[in-house]
Amino acid sequence: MSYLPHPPSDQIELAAVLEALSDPTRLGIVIDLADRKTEWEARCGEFSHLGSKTNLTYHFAKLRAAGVTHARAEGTSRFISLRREDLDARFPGLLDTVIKAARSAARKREPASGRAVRKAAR
Amino acid sequence: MSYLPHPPSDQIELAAVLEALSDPTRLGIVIDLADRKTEWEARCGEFSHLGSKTNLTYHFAKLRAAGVTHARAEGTSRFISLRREDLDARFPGLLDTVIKAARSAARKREPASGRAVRKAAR
DNA sequence: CCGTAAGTTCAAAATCTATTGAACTATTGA
DNA sequence: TCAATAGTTCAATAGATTTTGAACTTACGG
Repeated sequence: MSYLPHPPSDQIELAAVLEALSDPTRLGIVIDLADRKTEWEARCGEFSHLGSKTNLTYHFAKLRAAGVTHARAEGTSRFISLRREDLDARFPGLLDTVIKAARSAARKREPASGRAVRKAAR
Repeated sequence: MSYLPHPPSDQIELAAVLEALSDPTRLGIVIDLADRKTEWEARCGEFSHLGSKTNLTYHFAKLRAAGVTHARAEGTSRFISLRREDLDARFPGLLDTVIKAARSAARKREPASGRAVRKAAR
């Protein structure tokens, strides 16, 4: 798999996006990214509760290759963000409905105050 | 895989739905179902352009197991329909945005008059 | 320069998914 | 009853995805 390139927004494929979002680890990454309100970038290391470093590299690459996330290198870190505008231009509403669906699903699984509980679990 | 049972609507899992929708054959089935305006059921046999009988049985089972479709037996036929209300209750807007996205993707691939061309290709 | 921290790469293994063909069941119509 | 139709089941295969560990690169601080 080639690692750093991002697909241009008009070449993002629906099936690839859905496949990227259909894995629990990657869905976890995406809703964690979506949960950040003001600043929207995250260091890869902040997702260590979702898997090993090696494995996360793999999942980040899939999300990036599918056009779901953007990655930027700075020093020895990578900063990840959702490609909201690009996705919304190509498939209007899709990312938002998936994020909302994922949040409501998470709420049902963990009835006691989603965000706080997720933080504590790290 | 267990074949006829359908999950109750409150047990439909997001990851399973997205995974079901992330395969081109199954996405094809879903948009074909969505393209029917008045009557909403289809015989399995109407999808033979999308794969072999055996293979379609497999894909129909996946869609059904994920909660995306409903299957009803009548004689030797099965009638398939989308579980629109159930999906919409659980994940509002999701099915519609995916269908719209799939249609716009199909339109870009086949620029000459989507529906007519699809019919002719059978 | 040295050590550490953040991620990547590669190859192997483990696990899933999709596809096929042959044999099967169940229903229908003649 | 017979043959045909519609779809299922099963086992085998091919192929793709996920996961892991060890070795690696690159940047940063002291």
